[in-house]
Amino acid sequence: MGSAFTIFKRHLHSNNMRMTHQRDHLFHVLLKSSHPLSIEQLIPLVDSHFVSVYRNVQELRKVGVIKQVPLGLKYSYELSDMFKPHHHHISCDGCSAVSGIDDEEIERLIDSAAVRAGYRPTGHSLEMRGICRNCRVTD
Amino acid sequence: MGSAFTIFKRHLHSNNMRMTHQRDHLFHVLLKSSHPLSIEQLIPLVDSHFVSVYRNVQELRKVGVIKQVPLGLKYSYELSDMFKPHHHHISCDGCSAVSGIDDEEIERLIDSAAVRAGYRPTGHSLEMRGICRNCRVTD
DNA sequence: CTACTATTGCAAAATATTTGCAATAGCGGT
DNA sequence: ACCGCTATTGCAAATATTTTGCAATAGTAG
Repeated sequence: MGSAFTIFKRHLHSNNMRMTHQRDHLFHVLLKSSHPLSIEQLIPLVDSHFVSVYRNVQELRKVGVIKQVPLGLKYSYELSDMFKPHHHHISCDGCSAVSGIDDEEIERLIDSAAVRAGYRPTGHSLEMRGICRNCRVTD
Repeated sequence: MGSAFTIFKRHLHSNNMRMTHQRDHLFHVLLKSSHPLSIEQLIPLVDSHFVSVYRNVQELRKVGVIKQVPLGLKYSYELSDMFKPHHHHISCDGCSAVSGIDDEEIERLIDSAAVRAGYRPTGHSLEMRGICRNCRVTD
């Protein structure tokens, strides 16, 4: 049936792309990660040449498997909504810990604001920053 | 009184930074621009060495004059809320035109989501994508 | 006008990303 | 299981982007 990995394979196939060891690995690293990873973080984690990491992130982005999100100072990458439910992140200014945020109402409101501006919404990215509980006490 | 430029000068002064021709120019380019600009776009617009553009964007960011926003594939820069009212952008997938979005309720909701997640909110960035009216008809 | 020092431009270093290409390895068809 | 086709890989090298060291310059306070 439709496990994330099966969907991934189907997706590659229908785009005339091959399932290589390297892509398999990249996919699973992203699948297991609780937060988006930058290219820099990805390179040592994924067992393939750094050039292939660049290339695969690009290719998989083109076919909608991977999505780019602005996290902190760097862009990072995570699996698209096809594999992980749509959500956003908040990162702590103190310790840079990242948590996921999932709020339906925000989604609705963002889309309706787009419509009011005269656009048919196709997507958005939202990054939040704050001070987490721990850093608040410690400060 | 408090024109944007006056505030800027005061801000530099209180941070022991000098008002140079280059910073003046950078500030005005950003002030006049209707949308955020990437370093790459800024370099030919601002009349100073590209190294100084990098340095000044950095420095002014540190003291809160300039803010980094994720626009499309690249990070771009605009004046902070101190100079331009807080707002977000939507860019068209077709023609990449950019419009400003200003919606109080979204702001409130984003902050309250942060609080619910256990953070004291310090900021956020929201980028939206869509198809504008023109591109819809033309398609 | 002077003295102090932040800032600039330049050259060069350090990083990050992309490209060309021969070797390899998926994958479909037998 | 093997064969042939070609997408993908690793490597080397090209490009592009960003940072750093430093001497010269130019703001600014007095």
